[in-house]
Amino acid sequence: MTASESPRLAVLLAKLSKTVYRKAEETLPGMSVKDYMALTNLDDRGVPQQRLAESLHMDENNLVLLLNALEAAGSIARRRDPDDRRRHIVEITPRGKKVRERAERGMAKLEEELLAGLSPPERATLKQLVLRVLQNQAASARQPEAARP
Amino acid sequence: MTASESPRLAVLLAKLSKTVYRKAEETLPGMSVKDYMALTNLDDRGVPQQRLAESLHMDENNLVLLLNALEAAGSIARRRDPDDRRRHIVEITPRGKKVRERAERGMAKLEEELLAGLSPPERATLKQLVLRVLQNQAASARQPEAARP
DNA sequence: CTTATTTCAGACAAACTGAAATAA
DNA sequence: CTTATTTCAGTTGGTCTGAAATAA
Repeated sequence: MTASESPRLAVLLAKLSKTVYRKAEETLPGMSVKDYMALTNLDDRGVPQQRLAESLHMDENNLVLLLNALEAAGSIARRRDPDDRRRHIVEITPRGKKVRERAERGMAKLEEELLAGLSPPERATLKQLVLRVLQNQAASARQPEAARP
Repeated sequence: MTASESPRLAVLLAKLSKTVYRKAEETLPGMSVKDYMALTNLDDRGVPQQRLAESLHMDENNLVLLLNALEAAGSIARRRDPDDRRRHIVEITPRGKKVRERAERGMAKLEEELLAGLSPPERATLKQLVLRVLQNQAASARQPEAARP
């Protein structure tokens, strides 16, 4: 290490996230990380396309192209929302579920490699803490700023 | 949440890293996150350019352009290594240090916001665990695979 | 008529590929 | 002559802007 101070969490996260992303691209069978993320955010009931964009922290315009590819591959289907026919409901197909299951096995293996140096309780702690930070961020985004008197 | 299983750490990290990156881009005064990362990996003694690329997990070719911009802005300087004149030694200038200090204050504020929901010991634990995962990854990258009998 | 949602086309910036220049 | 390091030009894949289409 060259800097004398302890590195910022943001720097650590950036580096870790980059290596994880690359390993995931190598590991996943015939799909991108974004494909995988999209599939893991879908269920049988279907999700409005805009809501999917939010939960993926992704631009709606980009999501269109991603979904086009997934639909062409037969992993998802889009149908109109009967209650508001402007909306598209995105749902995962049986074929998409199989694709997702295979991806899930690859990602489990990757996670195992990644956390090889941590004990089971340490792994649980890490996940919990990351999850809490994310939830706090989501909460403060919904409720942007405390009013100042 | 739509999926029934607990989300993969890779997914959590991807989301967290993205939000942190965006917030950092907004927060940093007149510089990119990559600029900041580069400056935090430099010291007075200077660092060989290739070593800098490694520690940033960045392509050497891309680093050239990043350093060109930082050099034009007067934040870094490149000089030949006397021992091996193929190498460039990258060092931070006094001006670069001031830029880095301002950035450091912005990043400290961001980290404070990010970790607002965690107690001081929890923050320390999170940092430690992330750091250990990174170090394990670096170690296993240096020593790629156990030979199989 | 205005607004919401999805879709696409064009623009823009970021990363990778390949090759040239310099030095060992 | 081959290899290492840095540099740049060209290409490619990813993200953003703006506008059109459909429905409320």
